[in-house]
Amino acid sequence: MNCSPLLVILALYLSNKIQSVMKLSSAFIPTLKEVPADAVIPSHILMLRTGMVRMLSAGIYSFLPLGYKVIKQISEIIREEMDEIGGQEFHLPGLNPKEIWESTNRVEAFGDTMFHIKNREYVLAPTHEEIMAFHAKGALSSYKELPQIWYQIQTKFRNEPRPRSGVIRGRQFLMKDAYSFDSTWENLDKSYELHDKAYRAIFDRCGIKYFVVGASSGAMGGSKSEEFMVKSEAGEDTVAHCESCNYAANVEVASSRIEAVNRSEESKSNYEISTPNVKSIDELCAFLNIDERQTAKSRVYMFKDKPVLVLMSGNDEVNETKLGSALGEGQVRPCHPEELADITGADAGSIGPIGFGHRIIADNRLKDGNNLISGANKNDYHLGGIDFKRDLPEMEYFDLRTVESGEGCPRCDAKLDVFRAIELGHIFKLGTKYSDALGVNFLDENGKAQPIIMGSYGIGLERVLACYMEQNYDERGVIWKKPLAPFDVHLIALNMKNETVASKAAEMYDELRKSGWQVLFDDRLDASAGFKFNDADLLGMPLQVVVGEKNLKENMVEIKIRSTGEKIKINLDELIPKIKQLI
RNA sequence: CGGGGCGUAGCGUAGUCCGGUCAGCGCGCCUGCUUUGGGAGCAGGAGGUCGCAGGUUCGAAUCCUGCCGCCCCGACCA
Repeated sequence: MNCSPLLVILALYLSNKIQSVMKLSSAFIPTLKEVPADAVIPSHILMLRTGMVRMLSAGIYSFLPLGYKVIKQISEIIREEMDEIGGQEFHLPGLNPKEIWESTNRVEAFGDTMFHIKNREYVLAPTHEEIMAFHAKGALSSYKELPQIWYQIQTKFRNEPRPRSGVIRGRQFLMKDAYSFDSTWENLDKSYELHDKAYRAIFDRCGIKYFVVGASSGAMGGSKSEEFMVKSEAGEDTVAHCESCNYAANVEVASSRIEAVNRSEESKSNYEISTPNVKSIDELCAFLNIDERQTAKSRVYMFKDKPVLVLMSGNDEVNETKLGSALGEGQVRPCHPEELADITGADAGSIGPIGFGHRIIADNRLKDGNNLISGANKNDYHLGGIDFKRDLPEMEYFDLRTVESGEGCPRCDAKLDVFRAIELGHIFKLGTKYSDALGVNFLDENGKAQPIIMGSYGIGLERVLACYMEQNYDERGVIWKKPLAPFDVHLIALNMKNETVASKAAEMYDELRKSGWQVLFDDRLDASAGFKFNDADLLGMPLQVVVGEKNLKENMVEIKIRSTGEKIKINLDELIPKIKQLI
């Protein structure tokens, strides 16, 4: 290039005016060297350190330019995949008349989770089923107009009692929510399948490793639903997952293959054992030198104001969700320690089934077990030789235990892994709950009015971002990959006070941009080389192009691949083709 | 809402038990000179109602009371 320095300066000046956001000398990307005290999980720490977000209040975050850039990219991917399945984008109000929420009884259902406006009868929308149904009412009047898929990407408001994990659980958050409207249940299945496909495409494109869990749809009110989950310590759900066959379930409902307790040929008769100060199953096993499978642990619960004894094998954990469904309608709670003595005559640690005097149920694992040891309902004593078949013939058995890592998958020969996970997206078949409540009807082929059958499909945008970051970082910072990377190339001019470096880097900046890449240019005058390197690693763009004095003398620059740390020294002329090859 | 922790300059913190040169340190920021391949050096400088409000005291970051805010665990969770 045959440019005079003056022209270069002019070009620099002009491009600075137009593209200032992409130059670190003028961009607002406030990186932090130190870890803010309030951040605990990697994604939160990195979002703060890279200047992507700042907290305004608990669970309320502002997106700064760099963070918002990624959010926009995630939105765009979602938009493309939603449009691909025939979705049509809306933009709905966050401020809603309370009345419409009362008509579906959800002001009460949401309770304190819903934000209420003080000086007008408005609420802040925590989701938009009602509003979408409101717009569908009367507007979708014929089966010929169905199906429809309507979606939006909008801020939702929920008064979370405890916001946590940075952006993962906030009081205000971005959500893509979609609603399908169908004339038949078969067509709802199709709309649901379309969303399932779209969701997989979205998360695949974002480069997130996820799995799918069948779930209950809770307060949303519906039938079939699936959750798209990401394994993470920061997750709020605990799930069991099988790598081999992809079985996945919330531990609240998950089951596993385990060995049942053995039934021996010979059943001993009951005998009392003195067990001073032996409380736990571990202590009992150590004291008697036996295996935990020979023991039956007792847990006493209150169900409809009556005690229920729950027997588990060894240290197996009672799963209170399973217990609840086994017992049926009604509140279940563990008994308070003070209640135990009244009910059983003994304290926790010495309670057992023989002589309990109230309802007793047991986990399937204990079915027909004999020669078992349990509490004697007398402090410091246990009872041996318990035969469930002989001594407790009326006892009912249920699946009551919580699965644990390493147990057999219920669907294949592999083993289950149990871990925490973040819910990224949720799809479910709503049915006619909202169309019934709001009177959203269409006329079928026979001219008969029918409620529209709805589906509801959500994705948490911040969670997509957080999950990506949880999965892609190292001790130096974020590791971005396309298509979420805010920039493709981080161009580093090591010494901007050196004229050659400054002008060459500026030329490269223009050339790279002309070639269609998003370039972040570190053109800071005073920052030292090390400072720039560290910032670049922290910000984590896929490729770093390092322009230094020494290499430039040989007409060379260095490319560093962020994910591997590999450095490639190449001739200036090969820069563009090399980057094309690497991205 | 229960349990625990915290609140001192933009960020990270010392000091609080034992009231009195304790308002200090590191990073960042500003000015100048030097420096530029892995978070530069020297010199000078700006910046704090010690979360807020009461109270005790001659005197409060420090002790007492109330409130607010933030984090973690739990409960809750669409």
